[in-house]
Amino acid sequence: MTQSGDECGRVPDPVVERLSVYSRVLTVMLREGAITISSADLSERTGFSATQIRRDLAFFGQFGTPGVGYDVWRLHARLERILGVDIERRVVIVGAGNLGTALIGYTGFREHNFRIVAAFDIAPGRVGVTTQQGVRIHHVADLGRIVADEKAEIAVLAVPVAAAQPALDVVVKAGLRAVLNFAPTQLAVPPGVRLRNVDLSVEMGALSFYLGQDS
Amino acid sequence: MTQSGDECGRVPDPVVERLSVYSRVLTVMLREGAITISSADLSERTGFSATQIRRDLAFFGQFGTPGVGYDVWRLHARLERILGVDIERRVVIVGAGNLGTALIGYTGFREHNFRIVAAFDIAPGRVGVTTQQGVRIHHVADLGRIVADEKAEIAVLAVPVAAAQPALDVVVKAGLRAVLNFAPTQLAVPPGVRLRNVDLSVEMGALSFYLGQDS
DNA sequence: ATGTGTGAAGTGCTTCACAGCG
DNA sequence: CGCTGTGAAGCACTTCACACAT
Repeated sequence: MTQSGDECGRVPDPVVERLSVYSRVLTVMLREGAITISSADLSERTGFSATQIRRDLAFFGQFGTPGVGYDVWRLHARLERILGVDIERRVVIVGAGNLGTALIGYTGFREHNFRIVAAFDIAPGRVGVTTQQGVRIHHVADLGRIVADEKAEIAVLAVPVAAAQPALDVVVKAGLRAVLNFAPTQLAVPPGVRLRNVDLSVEMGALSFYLGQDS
Repeated sequence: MTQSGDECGRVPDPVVERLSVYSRVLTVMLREGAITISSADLSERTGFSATQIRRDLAFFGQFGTPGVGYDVWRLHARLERILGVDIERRVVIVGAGNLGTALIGYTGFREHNFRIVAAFDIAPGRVGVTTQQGVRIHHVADLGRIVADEKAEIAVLAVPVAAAQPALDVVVKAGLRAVLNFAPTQLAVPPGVRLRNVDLSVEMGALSFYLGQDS
């Protein structure tokens, strides 16, 4: 059942991830002054096959011109709309240790229209601090109230393994439906909550594995 | 063609990633004093199906006992061997900014037998510094020599987007065959070099997308 | 009885091949 | 002619179902 223009059936995870890449490449091309781009050009810039790119875009209707390609500005705008990054997304960081503070300082968030509105920790030495970037570190006990006040939508978990599940429970109870977890551990989420994991230990393990393969 | 016990045909990427998770769970179970574990138990602890777990392990021969399960110690040792994390892997960090220093301070590396032997940057204020953890920050110009001296095997790229491809070229020229890239950009690698990407911008984009879906 | 290992079936993403439009 | 959009085929990973080992 094709809707007004935003959603068309269930979109495979790999497709969503590639859309993000397309969007990023188009941002660069816009700056370069490109007017149109073919799937073959996009293929060269992303490493994904031209067929795959056309197929991915076809999930959301057809906006290419046969014989010409895609209008860069229009396609970019459309992708940002689909990904929901045309509006500012408000993010909270849970855990203000090594990684948490690095994330707060990461300029890439702003560039992609994500705004860190607050951070949380439980260590007395960290709570109450305001970072260089102007992000206030609150106690996790205040998370529910602040998430509501700040209208945050996404939580990033940068806490130790042992604190990850409790932290997730807190952000879910606060009503957040999208969570990015950096703790290398399996977490249980209630249905309706989207959890994505960035697992450094898995990444390193995989690289280590391949070292032993082709040698 | 089953070899002496390490490799059996091409192993799918998803399998390798799950092996890492199994290994981590088994480490915990060892500490808890568990002797044997069934695929059903592992399933509960990892969220992967019992069938999938058995199938994954079957890639490397059979080491379960019908009616009993797997010997925790033996399976753990076997997985660490397969992943190549039974021996210490030496790692260099390229880029000692926000993220790079957070990675240097990340204790999880040591726990999984990865040792950060050096870091690299080009900013005069950073080069020459030795971090709290005892990691020396060198100039990228010295990367080739130090990688050889330190017998490093894995590079982690924590540099800005614009510096990522040059940085990759440098580490490849230095002979490194496994690279973990944090810069949100597509990189070109010569064949034989394993590149894995941790792309925060893709992760956030995907979460943002799902926010717009189920609401 | 209980739990592994695996052929066979199923599922879902990717690639091919080409009709059709500009 | 060039490039999109897509049915059909291909491929790869996952799940089913069950023989077999203890």
